[in-house]
Amino acid sequence: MILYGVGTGNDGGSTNHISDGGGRVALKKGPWTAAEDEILAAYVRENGEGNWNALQKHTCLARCGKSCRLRWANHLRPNLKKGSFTGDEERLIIQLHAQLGNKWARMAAQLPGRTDNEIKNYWNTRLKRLQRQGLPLYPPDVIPNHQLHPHPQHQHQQQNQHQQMYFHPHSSQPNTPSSSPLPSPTQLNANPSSSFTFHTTNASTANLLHPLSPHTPTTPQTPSQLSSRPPPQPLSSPLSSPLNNQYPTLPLFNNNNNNTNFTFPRPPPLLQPPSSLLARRYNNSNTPLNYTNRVSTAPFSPVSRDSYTSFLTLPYSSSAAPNTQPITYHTNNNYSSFSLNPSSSSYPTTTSSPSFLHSHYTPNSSSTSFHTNPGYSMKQDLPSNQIPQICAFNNVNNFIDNEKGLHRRSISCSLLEDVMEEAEALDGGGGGRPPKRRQLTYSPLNNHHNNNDNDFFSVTFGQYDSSENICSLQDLKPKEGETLEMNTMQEDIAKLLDWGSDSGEISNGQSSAVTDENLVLDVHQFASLFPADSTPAANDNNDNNNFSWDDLD
DNA sequence: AAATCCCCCAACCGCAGACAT
DNA sequence: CATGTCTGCGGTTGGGGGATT
Repeated sequence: MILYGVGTGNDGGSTNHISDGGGRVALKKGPWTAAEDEILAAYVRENGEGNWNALQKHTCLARCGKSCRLRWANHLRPNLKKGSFTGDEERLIIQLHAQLGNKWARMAAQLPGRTDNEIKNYWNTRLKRLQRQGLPLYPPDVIPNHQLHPHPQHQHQQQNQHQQMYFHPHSSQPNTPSSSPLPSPTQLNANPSSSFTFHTTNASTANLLHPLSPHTPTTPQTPSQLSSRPPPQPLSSPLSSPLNNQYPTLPLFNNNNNNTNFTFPRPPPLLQPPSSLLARRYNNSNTPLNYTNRVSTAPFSPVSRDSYTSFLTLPYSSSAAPNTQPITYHTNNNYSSFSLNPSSSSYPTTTSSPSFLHSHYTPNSSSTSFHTNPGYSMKQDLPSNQIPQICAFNNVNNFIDNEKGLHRRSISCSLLEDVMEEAEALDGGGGGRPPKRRQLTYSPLNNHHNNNDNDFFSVTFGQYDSSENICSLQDLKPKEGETLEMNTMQEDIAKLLDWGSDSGEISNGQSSAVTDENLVLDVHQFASLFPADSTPAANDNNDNNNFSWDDLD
């Protein structure tokens, strides 16, 4: 028990020392006892709420009025709900927070039986969890008011209250939309669901060094618009496991026609990852790729393995039937990024590179990471009025379900290990603590449909909720207006890189370690992660249409 | 099994605004 | 207008307890 004597503390309008007929009463702090609760409850029953300071005078309760009010409001008042928030409540909180921001009391008014403090704690806990996992705070169908109607003064206030987001000085530089095929940071801020789709006409004959062509900038789009769009053509999945067809294939490529669409996700803004990840992620050593530096990006770069998470976990959607549609990632981000992560441990680097890569490549990285707004930095703590991030979960239900996480137990290849790691983080996101261990198994497989010698990676799930976790591919509905259609795969990538160059990004003047050749290698590495689907369903129409990334170079 | 780590949450503090006197 | 009270909010703290070492 802590007793505070005269003059200790200042309770805002009230004090910790209350005059009691000429004397002063030491006010107790700390946890309330049952006896205190009973005194408080009895007083309120008799006198009603309010006038909390008078309570101390009229009872033997040595608590300040503020403490009494808090105790009553948060624990003693009738009709209080106890226990965890229900799914509906969670959804409502997310939606309310999107509308109201950190107006806990107003949010509590919409949640009968719940207190503002409870909601605040829930949100802060959720915030930390999502921050730790690098997940966005809002599902795509929740567009916060302050994003729909940005208020400069409000934003300024938030900045002053240490609520700034990831803005980097560079990001304020104006972009010329016409000069860039992809949205500028400003555009992205107003674009809650941007994605860009590669449109390849003939992947096998594509040339990475194909001259760049103009692209259609992505257009702003609301989640409701997203959800109202018709699903695209089903595509086969190179991520499906030949061994286990029970899991949905990744409809990433369709080789049945010459219009192979696949959409690179624009991953959600990455919050500051846990230090354990930072140490690995930002490992600047030039040692061969291994688990500790497998995905290496520039410090503060929003591009990281999390990109893959957002990108690659989607195909494992439980509800996604095979051959549904291309992955389209709709996000609301302050940046766009595109990453190619090699799974190989040997990766040549040179000092000559296209200028458009300079500002987007991490020289010390063994991977190739490109992002359109490298100037964005990550903030340690997410601001309380978080600028919303919208990820591939197109509605709150999927979003929350995804927060609950999937259970995955084995996977192969380094990139997928990254995916797994993030997935494991998701695994622990829903109430439980994130598991700290994971088990990976490597299952090299022979793809008789594939000409190359790439091993298949088998993805198996020890515990897999096939009913509702993570958004389905059907939920990821692309929109023509927001996709970038390109002629070739290589062109797509090159153009994507070029976009970053045109988007007002700053080159640090360092020589990039990426060359066209390396880019090809990157794509090659990337391709190795997406072997052509050998499942019968994927080859029904054209058995020879397996997409081979090896054909790219 | 014990020590340690880490997460969650009740409770608190400080401040500001609204309102009543 | 000054003062006191109440309320709301952001931020923080510290203990409990589960997970991990």
